[in-house]
Amino acid sequence: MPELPEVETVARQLAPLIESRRILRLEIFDPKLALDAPEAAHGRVICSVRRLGKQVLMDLQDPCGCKPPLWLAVHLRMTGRLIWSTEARQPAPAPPLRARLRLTGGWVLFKDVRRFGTLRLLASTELLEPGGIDPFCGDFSPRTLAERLAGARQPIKPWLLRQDRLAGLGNIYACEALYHARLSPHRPAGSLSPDETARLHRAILKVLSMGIECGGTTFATFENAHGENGTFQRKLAVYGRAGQPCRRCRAPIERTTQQGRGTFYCPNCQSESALPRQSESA
DNA sequence: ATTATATCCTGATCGC
DNA sequence: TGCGATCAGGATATAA
Repeated sequence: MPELPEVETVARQLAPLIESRRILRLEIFDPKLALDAPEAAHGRVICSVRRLGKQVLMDLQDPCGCKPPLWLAVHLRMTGRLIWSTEARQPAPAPPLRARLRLTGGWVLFKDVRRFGTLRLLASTELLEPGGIDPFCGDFSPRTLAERLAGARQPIKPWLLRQDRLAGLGNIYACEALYHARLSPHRPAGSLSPDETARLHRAILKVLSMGIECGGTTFATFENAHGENGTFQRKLAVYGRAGQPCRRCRAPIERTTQQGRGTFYCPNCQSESALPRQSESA
């Protein structure tokens, strides 16, 4: 399930592979993608590939410089993958292939089994982030985190999933961040002390950085631009480890449900009220 | 205003 | 062995 580190991994891999290549054709096979005019991308050059929030963003420039700006924004959602291929003969399009970008010297395949992903051509990137701070691109500090948390009565775990507050965390990294910050997922978001807010800020950057270093988490279906898996799943402290011993205190990890999403946590290390007793360790 | 729930979608897994 | 029910979750629309 691509979250910020998975999307960052894909963008970093794609960038050197496709930057400066020209788009010969953008083929849409799944009508659910509903692009108005995919041919607007034809002839343009991909001059940059980067991540914004959980989306992959490509800057498509007109080589003549006379056409207006155009961006290709891909959101992988649950099962989306962007795969680089140089196979001379591409197979006939069939699910899960939803779209294909034919470039000079290769193809970018958009595969997406569950078809939740989106692919859009945009004249501007302004509307991509609905107000959420990107932990690496935006003004993310203990102070700005505290400002956003203020007044929220929602439990902190579902709060972390809100992309209009913080862009990039999904279910896995939200659970992991709360574990490393030693905070109960049930705590009201607005109830965190300055020290707890600072711990959470630090933990968010830590788990996301670790995820990027590992090339993402492959829990179910994530694959990078080469069709390979990430390795962060080996370092998960709580996610998917219900019943297994906490790596810090050996208490069994618990699983509960918040807003229909699984939440994994250590009931001892992340107790509702207790002050943290042990030092943080990997 | 904030927060909760239903929805989208398909493959993997579960229980009988 | 097979088959229907359930689960998984990012984001949006809708409800409360």
